Amino acid sequence: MKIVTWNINGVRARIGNLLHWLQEANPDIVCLQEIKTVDEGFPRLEVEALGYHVETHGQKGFNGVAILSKLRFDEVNRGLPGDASDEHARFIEGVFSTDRGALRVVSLYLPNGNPADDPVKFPYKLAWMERLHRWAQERLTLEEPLVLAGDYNVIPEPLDARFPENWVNDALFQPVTRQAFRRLKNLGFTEAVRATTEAGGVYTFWDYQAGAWQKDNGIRIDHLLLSPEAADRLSSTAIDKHVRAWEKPSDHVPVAVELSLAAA
DNA sequence: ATGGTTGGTAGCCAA
Repeated sequence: MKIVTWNINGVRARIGNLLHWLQEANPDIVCLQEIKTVDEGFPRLEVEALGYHVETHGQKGFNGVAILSKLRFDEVNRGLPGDASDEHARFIEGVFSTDRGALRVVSLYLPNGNPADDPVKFPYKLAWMERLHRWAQERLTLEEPLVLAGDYNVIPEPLDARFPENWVNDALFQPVTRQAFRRLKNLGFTEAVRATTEAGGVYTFWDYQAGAWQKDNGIRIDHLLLSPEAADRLSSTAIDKHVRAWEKPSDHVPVAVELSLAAA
């Protein structure tokens, strides 16, 4: 079972890349972020034609997440609980049947939070992380395979940036941001790429600006957190870096895990 | 220190 997360930065602008990549990578479940469209604007027919079920949590103009799956959805939940006034579309959960029972997969787009001294944006990021922490704590009691995949907008450690000194004033690398991510992990999750890759120099995002891609000035901010029951089945991870060199690329690339699970 | 680019939208905002 191949599960992939990809911040696609506008699914309508990226539909050609998405279809090409789906055929090349042949994933079972895809978590997309920043689809930047309402549900009705998602290019659903083209994706369904490749054999995928599509569930979205869209929003006009920005944010928006989706899950594409070859497996039928048994259940779909939209929105992160804990703040009824939060209208950002950043969270969708799908439940699937496998040979090991239920599999839960979340596509999440954690708030960016910049600028880090903003009185609204940064506290919103930290509050969202606290809500995610509470939600994850509750889900872990189910003792099921669970994959929390998405754009976390968190650089976990200095080795996750080519030039960490450039990020010390950024919301993605604040000590309190990194601590919140660590606390989430410490509930019992395995961060899949870090668990399978000791080395630094592994990135998932390169800014469009200032030739960041050409200089390999990247950061690793797209992560998959695995519950113990999912981590038990982890066989490999991969980052589809070559997609960043395509025409009209997203600034993020797909990040994949292979789990020893089969559709039921 | 600043500026650099892209998507969505029709202003600039978000990143």
